[in-house]
Amino acid sequence: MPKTLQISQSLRAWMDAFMHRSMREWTRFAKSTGLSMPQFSVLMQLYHKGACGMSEVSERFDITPAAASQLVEKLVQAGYLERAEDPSDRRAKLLKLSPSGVKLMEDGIRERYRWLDDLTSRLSAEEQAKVSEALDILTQAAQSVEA
Amino acid sequence: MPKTLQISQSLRAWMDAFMHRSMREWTRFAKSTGLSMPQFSVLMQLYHKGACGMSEVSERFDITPAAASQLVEKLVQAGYLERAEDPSDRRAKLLKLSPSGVKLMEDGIRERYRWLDDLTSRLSAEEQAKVSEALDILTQAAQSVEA
DNA sequence: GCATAAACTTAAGTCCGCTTAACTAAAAAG
DNA sequence: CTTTTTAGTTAAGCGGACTTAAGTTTATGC
Repeated sequence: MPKTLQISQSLRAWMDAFMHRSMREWTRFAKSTGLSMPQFSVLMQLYHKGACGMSEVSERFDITPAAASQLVEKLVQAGYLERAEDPSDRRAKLLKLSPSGVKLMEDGIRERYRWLDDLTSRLSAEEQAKVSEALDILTQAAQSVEA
Repeated sequence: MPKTLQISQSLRAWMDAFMHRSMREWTRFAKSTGLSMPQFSVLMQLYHKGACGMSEVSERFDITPAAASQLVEKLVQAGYLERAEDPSDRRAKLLKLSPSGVKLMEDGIRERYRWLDDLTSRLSAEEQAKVSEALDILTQAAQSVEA
């Protein structure tokens, strides 16, 4: 089997196993919080990319400003988000996670990572070293693709 | 840095990069088809796990039989699904993808995999071998966790 | 064979996410 | 200073995804 085909298949096999599991966890947790998927995604994004304005939410999720405003409103009501006036531009708002929003995200991430730890615990020290090296190669390649 | 911590971090870094990208592609494609996420998920599941009955859909997605029935109805109307009577139990239905449903899924998968090929093309032959081996280790470990 | 259970459907009603359209307020441009 | 652009909100309305409740048809248990 040629190498480019082999790695392609390895990647796809891993991707299938991994995506399945990961998505299940993700939706399960989102559901358990009582939040909808779009609401959950907004929080997740705020967690990873930090505070931003309303228009950024609208752009990143490809929805109208009106939709973004309504989505955010619900998260503010639920206490997960703080919506403050941007001091440098009084038209704009600054959206950031409230403490309880941060906690929610961290709980979710912890749950999502739990089975990864399960995974690694089944590997020998030698396997762990190999895997770790390989994943770092991949992550770096992914970054260079993105750029 | 201890090894168990190192591999943990490598996994998480890769997972973050990968999930982000993968989810983006996934929702983008689903949107381009005009299907909602739940509709798309049902098709995807039928593609991977093969034909099944209504009750299996209901269980796998954790929705009521009524909801499953309505979801499926729309996909039948759209021509992506065939709903036939189960010969061995005339109460039950057999759900399977239509040819156009299969095509849709395969197009989606092809798009989703395109950037993976981009990724691998940036790796040297040596790196490809390492990565391939590591992913196979991981995939196998994932299967043993699942069992 | 008759009662019960199972597989699915239909109808009514709720909530959510989204859109368009009309609006307010502040900044930028001229 | 006035006009225009930008950021966001509000309201009305649509369609989707659920739910519960009620009904149909077929299989199963006794």
